Amino acid sequence: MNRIRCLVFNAALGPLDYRVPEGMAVEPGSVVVAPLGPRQIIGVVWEAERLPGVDVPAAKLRPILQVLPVPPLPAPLRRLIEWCADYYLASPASVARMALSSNAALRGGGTVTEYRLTGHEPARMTPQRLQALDLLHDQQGTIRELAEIAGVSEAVLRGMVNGGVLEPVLVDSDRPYPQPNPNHAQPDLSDQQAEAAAKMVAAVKAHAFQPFLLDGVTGSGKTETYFEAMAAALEAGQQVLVLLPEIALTESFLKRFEARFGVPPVAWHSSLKSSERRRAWRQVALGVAKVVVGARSALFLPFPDLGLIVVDEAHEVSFKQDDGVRYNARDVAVMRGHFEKVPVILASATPALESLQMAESGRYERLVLPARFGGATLPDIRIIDLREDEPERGRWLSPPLVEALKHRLLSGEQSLLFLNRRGYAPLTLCRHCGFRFQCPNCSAWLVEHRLSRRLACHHCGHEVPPPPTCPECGEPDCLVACGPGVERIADEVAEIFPDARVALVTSDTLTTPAKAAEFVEQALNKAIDVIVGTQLVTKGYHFPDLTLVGVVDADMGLEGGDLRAAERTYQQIAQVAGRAGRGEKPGEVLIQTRHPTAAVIEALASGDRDAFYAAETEARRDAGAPPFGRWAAIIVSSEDEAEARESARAIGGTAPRLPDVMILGPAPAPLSLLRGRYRYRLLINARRSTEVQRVIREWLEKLTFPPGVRVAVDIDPYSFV
DNA sequence: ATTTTGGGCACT
DNA sequence: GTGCCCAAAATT
Repeated sequence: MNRIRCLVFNAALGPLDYRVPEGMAVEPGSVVVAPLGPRQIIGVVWEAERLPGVDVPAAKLRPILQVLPVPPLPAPLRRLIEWCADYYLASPASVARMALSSNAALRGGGTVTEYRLTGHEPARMTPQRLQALDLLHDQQGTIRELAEIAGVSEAVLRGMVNGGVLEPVLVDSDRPYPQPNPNHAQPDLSDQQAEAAAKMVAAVKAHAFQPFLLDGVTGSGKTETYFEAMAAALEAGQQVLVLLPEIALTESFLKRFEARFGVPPVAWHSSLKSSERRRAWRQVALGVAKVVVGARSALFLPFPDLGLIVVDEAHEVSFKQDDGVRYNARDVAVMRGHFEKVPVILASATPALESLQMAESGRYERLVLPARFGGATLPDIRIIDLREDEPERGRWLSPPLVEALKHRLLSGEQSLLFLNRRGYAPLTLCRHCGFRFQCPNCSAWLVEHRLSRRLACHHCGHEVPPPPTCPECGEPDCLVACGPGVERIADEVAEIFPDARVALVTSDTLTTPAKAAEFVEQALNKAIDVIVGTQLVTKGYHFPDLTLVGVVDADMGLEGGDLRAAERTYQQIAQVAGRAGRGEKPGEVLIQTRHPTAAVIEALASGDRDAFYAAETEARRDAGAPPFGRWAAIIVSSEDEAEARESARAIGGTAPRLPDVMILGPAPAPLSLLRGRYRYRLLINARRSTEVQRVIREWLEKLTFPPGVRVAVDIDPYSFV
């Protein structure tokens, strides 16, 4: 009987069985179109014995309609999908969907029609057309994409196509990428780099699962070192996946890659246009795209012949996905390496404690790069106690930091001020009645953005222009900004040093690769004296004349009682400190804090990384936190507050009583209102050996919830805030 | 998620 | 009987 089981891409449905018509060839991994009621649905053929299904009589089976012209998902990827579904308590279909994230790619090759400006003026000018002409310079994309960029309707653009203002361009979605050449440029490695590279190269040649922790300070040349392992995979004709946090996926990384391998890598990230996405997906699936550099979603691309996985900046918290399937790309990358039987390199200057622990227990091989490459020395780190060196009222830069900035301006060197907070001020209130601006959809203050003249919620995107009068008491001109954001720090620098050239670097100002490139060029040409930025500036930039880094508020990350707060603060500050003194001149780092005796701050000041990790390890052990114990969260949400609360209580009421498993809550989740949904949370803490997933699965499957209530499980949660 | 089905009810 | 609304069931 030619019966097959399919994962169908519908959130509410389990695997379904179908019949294969005569003459149609399907195998596990085939991507098919199947009938579902009156509709058609995309699915993936799966090994029936690996998926629980309901026995349906053969007479009821309907035939598969079509096999889509893409290679079947490879077996190792199918095993990874099963593992993720099991580990993160998600449906296999929802995980599989991440592997087919480009729907258009499934329909086979062919062309996409994109449009670009011809340079002709429209016969009749309208405000919308003017706006489109203004914003679409050097842009090319589908009508839908261009409408998004220009902020006009698709109808406006269609009118411009008819008027000859926009012209169609046919883009072939199957044109192959140029092949990287492993011998394009010979690397110049130090002995330590060469030694580490040799071990990774040997592992690539062995084509066996082997995790590495490539541990080296910023500037020690980790990238050049793992490039050698990549070259080895390319020599063998295999593919390579490099995962980077989205913010580190910069032009500068692509340039370094191109300098070593002759051509740019294939990039995979959320803002790819549909034609680019389609081309990348298909070329990966066909084995033609050799090196993919991507954000976490690249992890599920259908490589047929993977030889190596690299996770750079592997400690980054942004590898943890916090909606949909809540997976940790760093951990899933290791599992993919396991199923693909290839080495996995986790590279970081400040590894996550979990990764260090794996290295210490011998499950990962640790490779250490101690020295700064090219003779540059580590910066000198000084702590400024804000309780002694207090900034002036309404200011955030302390006298010693201002003094240090002044020296750099006089000597023509550059400075970087780091504050991980976008906008002008995190809170706006009325000085007359005390009213505070809050998001209507989230339990969060609205952040003032002075550049865009908006009050914005950073969680849901809600925005309003600042009103002239207080919405509560009606008093005019009574609104005051509380606390600093980077915009405010930039203003402060401009007030103190009116002649300084200040650059503001946040995701609000570097909105396009072109703007990022312009910033880098200006900084390198010394057209900038002071850079004020969020964590966007902590990654990947290399400015030889940058000799001062000021951390405006080292305590910010420590508030909130997050499990990883200390570790994250350490990583962030160590990372930004690494921006100082990367050239000939030594660097200096000034850290402003009100808690100079906190373990993190002392470790940063003394440069004693091991002492910090040792203290943090003990704290985690005491808290039963990873890697010694396990945490999981159950998040119940609904647009109806009472319904969310009652459902959470119902879950709490049936909590299993088990030794070594502690269940906390339910309690309102830290963001108790998020995007219009009320949230309650239960926390589960268990010993390392406990099968938390099985406990939670058996616990929740007995319960049913009203429609509109969503129950999400977060295994190994990152966000405790 | 989306579509179909079926029961209850008012109205003809 | 018919139309309409809503909840429940089915989708292979």
